[in-house]
Amino acid sequence: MGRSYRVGEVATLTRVSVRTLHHYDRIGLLRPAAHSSGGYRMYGESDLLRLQQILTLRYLGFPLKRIGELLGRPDFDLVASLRVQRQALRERSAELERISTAVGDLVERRLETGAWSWELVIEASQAVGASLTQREETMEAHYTPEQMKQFAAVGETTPPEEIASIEREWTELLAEVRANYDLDPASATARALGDRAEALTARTMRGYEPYPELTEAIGANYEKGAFEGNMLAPQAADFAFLARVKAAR
Amino acid sequence: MGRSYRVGEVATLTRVSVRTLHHYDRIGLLRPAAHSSGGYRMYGESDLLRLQQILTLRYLGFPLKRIGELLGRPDFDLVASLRVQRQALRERSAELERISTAVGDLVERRLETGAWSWELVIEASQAVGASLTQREETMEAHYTPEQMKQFAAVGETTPPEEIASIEREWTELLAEVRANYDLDPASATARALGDRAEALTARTMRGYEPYPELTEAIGANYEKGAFEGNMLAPQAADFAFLARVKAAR
DNA sequence: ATAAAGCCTGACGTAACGTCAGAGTCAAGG
DNA sequence: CCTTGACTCTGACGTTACGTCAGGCTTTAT
Repeated sequence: MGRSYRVGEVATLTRVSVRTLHHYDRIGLLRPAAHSSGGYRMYGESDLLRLQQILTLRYLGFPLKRIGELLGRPDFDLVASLRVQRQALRERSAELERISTAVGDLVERRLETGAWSWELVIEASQAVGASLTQREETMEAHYTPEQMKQFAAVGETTPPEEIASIEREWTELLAEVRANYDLDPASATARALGDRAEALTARTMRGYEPYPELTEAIGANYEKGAFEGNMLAPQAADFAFLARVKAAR
Repeated sequence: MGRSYRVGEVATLTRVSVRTLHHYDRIGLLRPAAHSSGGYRMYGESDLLRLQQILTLRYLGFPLKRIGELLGRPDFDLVASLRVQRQALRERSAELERISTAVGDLVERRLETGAWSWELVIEASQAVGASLTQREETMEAHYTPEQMKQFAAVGETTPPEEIASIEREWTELLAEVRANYDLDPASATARALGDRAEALTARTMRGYEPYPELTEAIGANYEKGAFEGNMLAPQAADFAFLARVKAAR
């Protein structure tokens, strides 16, 4: 029997306003587990978990209405949802990085040439605009029943130590790659790195194999800089190097 | 004399809705440079630049009213503002990364122990909530008149090739550091890496020296994973290694 | 010159809260 | 046990940043 919390406590703990919690209660998104005799809202621990889901999904751009529908679906799986969230947060982070470089390019060009590059201005606006309009569509795709089920299934087929081992090896490999960006792509050392990368990719994908659409989606995300695990994230330059190696046969 | 655009063009170019542009016109945030004889809004290129500012600042959480005030300030400097924006976007990206790992920790724990860790649930919620409530305050700090002036001054004192050189050296150094995480922190090799890192930090900070508050703020951001340039970003593990080296004297 | 496509201006609607106001509830200390 | 200060409740109304028609001009392409 876990402890219970009053609105104010929940509010300070999760840094949302009391009024927001009232609001979520009224629209039926998060009703407290119980009420005191005097009518106070008493939240339980599972309520906190649900609130976490709500807050993260809201942060990712879902309207509250959709969140309610999602959380109410019979096939909703908390663990799968958290996985999707982590994935989406990483994607969003990479997106911000892209916007940031777009803005950076804009200043740089201005400082170099003394004039504004209107193409870069537009590019920067587009980047920020895209991340606001795309987001709903992108997220909806993640939360289709099939995707959820698939994400839920992955963890069960791949043991955690295999995941950890894969992440460690990626980190090591990337460190070596980064120390050798200037290497001749046709050299034996470079080819060896390329081979290791390919083998690791295969191992990484193993758990997802039964689900072709997922494999594809994950491949795309890799190149965009979004990842499942907490590993050192590969960057565009790493892929560029590996691509050069592959091109050099 | 640059070309001019109609609402629809601006809208598709920057991926905002026509209605949004109408709205910005009505509240006086972005009035088109001219009107056609028939009353069509005709936007000029400088309008696009202003729109970029608006969109980025909005993305960063500023209310439109504050944006209007900001852009109207007599000491407003476009280049400085863009620098601040890039910085802020990076910070936001790093924040997302933190939230993502918080969510990741939560799932992981659940899979390991079979039960939910309420502390981690709260932590995850807090992370999300913080990034929504903090944002205004944090950004306001960036946009004080002094900070703006200082950011504007930086680029003028440090030549671009010095910046490029510094970024390249950081990238090289980090690659080596990453290849040696397991090295004895007291070893000569490790100490050499530590020395190089300190020297580079000093060079990095040179341009900011006249402004102590900026130096401090930048130092803090480094550890949080936010950066000025487009370089390979150091990660927590890198700092951990360098800290170990320093601790080993 | 005649559509098709695009643009205009209200008027009204919506989401997700924020802001009081007035009244009731709780838990600790005297 | 009772008081008191901190907390909570429920409307009612306000706010921000647009979205959604509706009815009617403007442009541009053919």
